[in-house]
Amino acid sequence: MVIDMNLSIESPLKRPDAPSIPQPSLRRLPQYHHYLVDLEAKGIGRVSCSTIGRDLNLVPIQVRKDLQYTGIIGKPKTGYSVTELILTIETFLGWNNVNEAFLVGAGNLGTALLGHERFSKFGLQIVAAFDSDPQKAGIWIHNKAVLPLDKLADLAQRMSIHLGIITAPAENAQTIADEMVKGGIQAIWNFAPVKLNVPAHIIVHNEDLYSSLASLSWKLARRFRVPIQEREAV
Amino acid sequence: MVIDMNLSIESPLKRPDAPSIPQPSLRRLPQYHHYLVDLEAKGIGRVSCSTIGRDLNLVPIQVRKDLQYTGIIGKPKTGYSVTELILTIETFLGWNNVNEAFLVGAGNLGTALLGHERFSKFGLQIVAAFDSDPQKAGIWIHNKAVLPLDKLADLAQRMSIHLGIITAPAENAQTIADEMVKGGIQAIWNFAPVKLNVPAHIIVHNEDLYSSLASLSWKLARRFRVPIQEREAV
DNA sequence: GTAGATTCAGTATATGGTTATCGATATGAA
DNA sequence: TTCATATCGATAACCATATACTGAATCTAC
Repeated sequence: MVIDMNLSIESPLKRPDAPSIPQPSLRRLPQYHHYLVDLEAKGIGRVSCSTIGRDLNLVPIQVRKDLQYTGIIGKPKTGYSVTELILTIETFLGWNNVNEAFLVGAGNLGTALLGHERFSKFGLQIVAAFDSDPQKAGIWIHNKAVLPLDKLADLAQRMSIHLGIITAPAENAQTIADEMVKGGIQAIWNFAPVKLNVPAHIIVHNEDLYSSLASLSWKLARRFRVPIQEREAV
Repeated sequence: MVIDMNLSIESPLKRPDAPSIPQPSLRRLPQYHHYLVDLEAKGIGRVSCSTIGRDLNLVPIQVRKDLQYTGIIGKPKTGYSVTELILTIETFLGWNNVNEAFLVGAGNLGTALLGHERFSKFGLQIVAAFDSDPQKAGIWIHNKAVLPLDKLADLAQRMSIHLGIITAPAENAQTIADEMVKGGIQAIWNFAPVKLNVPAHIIVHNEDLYSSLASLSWKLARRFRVPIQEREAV
């Protein structure tokens, strides 16, 4: 029943598994995590929502609400144990278990992701890259082999890979997604700016830079269009 | 008064200019745009919300609502003119006017963005890159010069650059943001996973891959943790 | 030319997420 | 030991967005 749940682009028709945590809260958790790791490094043992809120520019209530979703239990007056909280968030997000992934599209963006070692801290391990361009097959990028696309399905199946990352151009994205599904991949992190057509049980997460750019450029355009401070419905 | 409005991470304290369009709608517009350009290429002249909805997996009502924000006027029974709609969206998003931008952090991700020619179609023109590593200063990436960071503020001012892109590691992000502000940059597209501290009038847009990854890995973890179909509050 | 179907526009309702309130509990100081 | 204060946890109010509804406009077919 779980399907694409891209926060902003999702069709409301097919409501996915009512998540037990709001998407925005979910997306704030890594921010807390990052902050808490810093705290721990500084040797700080306990922290309260108010402190977190002050440092991260969030209202304490929201912080508390977000953390509650993870199941952490705090103590009045003292807050939460930093170490325990970090662990709770990691467990909640599944960062403790490694997710092995295949990446398809060894272009600029794909290369960037392949070289991003930090992902391993968050349970993401890209084990191989693929490309439909035969020219690219055989080369190595950041110590990962680039294989021809037609090997994907078979390999995914044999290696029990559950996660696929698409960093290919929009035109190829659907074909790639089909291959991934054929290989038994359960979740797709899609950087191509298209809506993928996949069976309902596949989790699709769209990472659309153009969405963000749209939002940003609208604000910027507006800034120069209307006098500061003015705001009225179009 | 407009400030960071990152859809999901924003502090609720400082409510930005009540946008005359909901963020989610704003983020869906590029999707429509992409679709419409395809249609136009196929020679299709008019399109209705129902058709768009069917093709993009959205309910027609939502499509209509989103398009209304752009100010487009449709005709009952026939829908909208494709060409006019494309133009309306582009104008609304400010994609007609070029936004010149500076990018800081010539690492993997920075290189990827520098090489992404498509941005120019959406009004984004990255004119130069910067890096705090002196080793990188002087090299060229995808036909763009990489300059030392300390040149940024002055250049931004003299060239009237309004947009800055941060693709540097989290540790350096704040310093870079400070430089950008000093140079008169109005909006920052921040790919570093930290909350930037900038004056209220600066537009900050956070593009946090870890947020997305969190969301994705939570769903995946959940998939294997709870039997399919089960869904209950934590 | 008229009837019927389709779609747009504007208004109303429902849902989900955020913010505020309240009581309970632990800590630290008197 | 007792009191004041900070903080948690739960519930409730509120707000933004998504969805539904109604009426008017336009096209097509007869």
